[in-house]
Amino acid sequence: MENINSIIEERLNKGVKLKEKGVNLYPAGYHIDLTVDKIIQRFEKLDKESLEKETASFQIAGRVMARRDFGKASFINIKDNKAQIQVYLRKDKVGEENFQTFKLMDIGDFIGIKGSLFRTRTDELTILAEDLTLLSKSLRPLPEKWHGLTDVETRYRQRYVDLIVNDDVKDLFIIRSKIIQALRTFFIEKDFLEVETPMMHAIPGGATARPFKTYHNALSMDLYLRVAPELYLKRLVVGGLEKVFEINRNFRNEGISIKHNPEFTMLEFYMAYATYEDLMKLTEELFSYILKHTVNTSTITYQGTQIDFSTPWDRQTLFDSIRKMANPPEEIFLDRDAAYAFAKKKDINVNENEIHGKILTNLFDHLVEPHLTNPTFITGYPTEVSPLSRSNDQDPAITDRFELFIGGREIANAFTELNDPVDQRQRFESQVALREAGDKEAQFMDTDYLRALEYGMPPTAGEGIGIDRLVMLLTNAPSIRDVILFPHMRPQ
RNA sequence: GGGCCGUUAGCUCAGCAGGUAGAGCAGCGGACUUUUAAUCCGUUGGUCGUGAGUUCGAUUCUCGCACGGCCCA
Repeated sequence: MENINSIIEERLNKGVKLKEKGVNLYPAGYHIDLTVDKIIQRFEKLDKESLEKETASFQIAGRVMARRDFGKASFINIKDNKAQIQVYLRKDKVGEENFQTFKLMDIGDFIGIKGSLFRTRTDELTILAEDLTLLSKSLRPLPEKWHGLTDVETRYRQRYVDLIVNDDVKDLFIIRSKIIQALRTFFIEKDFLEVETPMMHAIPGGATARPFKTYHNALSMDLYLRVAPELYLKRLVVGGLEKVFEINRNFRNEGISIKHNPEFTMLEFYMAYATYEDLMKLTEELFSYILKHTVNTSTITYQGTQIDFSTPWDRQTLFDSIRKMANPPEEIFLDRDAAYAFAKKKDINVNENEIHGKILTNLFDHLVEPHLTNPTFITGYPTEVSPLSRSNDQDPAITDRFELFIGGREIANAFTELNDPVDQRQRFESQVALREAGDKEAQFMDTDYLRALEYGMPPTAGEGIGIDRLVMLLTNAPSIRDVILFPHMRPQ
């Protein structure tokens, strides 16, 4: 601590000296004629001679990233939003006053430069400064210039420093933004309406997950941060908004891991008159669209594994996928105790009083999911683990539902919505019974949602896509923390 | 929640079979008007994550705790 203070002290002293010279350390604004990337774009192709004819001077601004001082001259690298360029400062060109000011500046400071372009002996496109302005004094040293910042803890806690020095991090978040933009455009072009539904719920619903609890003082009531927007989006479908989507945060009060952050971004969309089978096609189309508008390829490599997005994607029922990977006795699909015994045999940890459907999905999670590398739709989820899905007409024990797996991870969950209010009430009742039996993830009875269904919801299909995991895939990020700007951390 | 690993200068890292620490970059002073990891000379900077134990003596060994990473639940 002593040392960082001495560095800050040194810089504060320079600030005092600058002020004595009449320099404002934090002036308001600066007129920029061109951004660095525009300069490079426009002048990169010009050689030494053509550049010499370009006498126009302009103003640029950015952060000083490096400096190489000579007695009466200096080279600095300036970085702005998108690019970096070298600036050559000569005492005889900028004048005595400016050069003194410059001498009191540090790496990390923001600077405005007025100058014109030339090429150095080594042919590097460089700005010859005529004038300079201190735009913001930096008091803390940046990480070292060639190893940069690698400590993951500091990178997550001080993302601003990470972004300053690690260009690949900035690039990743630019891709993230493009992915979300592409999703939005895709749905808007298909005539979906983007909506915002409550983040604070009196009754948390729409997913089997534990919620965060908060308290509203004026109303003297508990509120929960939403675990999913599902029940509100479907209320909108009841209201006649037949195609809606929302891209926003969900909050789940669960463990933190390489694939879980307490708050994460989810896309949910609902489409009246569609079925889950329609959504499989739509999902393939959606991914093609995103790939085309971001990474522009149909095959990606994620953590060393090739993933081929070529359509149509593989479709398997949950039961068939377990049959294929684990070759279990057939009774496990019919008999809860047989499934439990099989799970034990396979060393899979299941609660003693776990319901049949949950045991089967546990089996799937361990035996099948990690192997689903290329995009795969898994269908036929048991009704008892799908409290909001329409049950299948041929086999009411399963639902009209799929989950999408890519790279061994769940990416999307979709189903034909349960719009029968009588059936939905019974499903809620089963959930409440599970909750009373100790299942903290079981869902709550939501009578207003039932009331909405009682007014009539058209046949509808809906889907949720985990945006963070999608971004991980497309940016080859090993951890969800790499794709969230400010991931959750314990206080230091 | 469990297991393994890590935490040393602003950053990236050495080191210590136990005798209170080094390098490079950054910083500071000096030389230097086409460098780009500029160069050359000199130099400052550390409660070695934290608390306890063992010891004449702990950054080093032991245990607890905190934070982080990976794996498992």
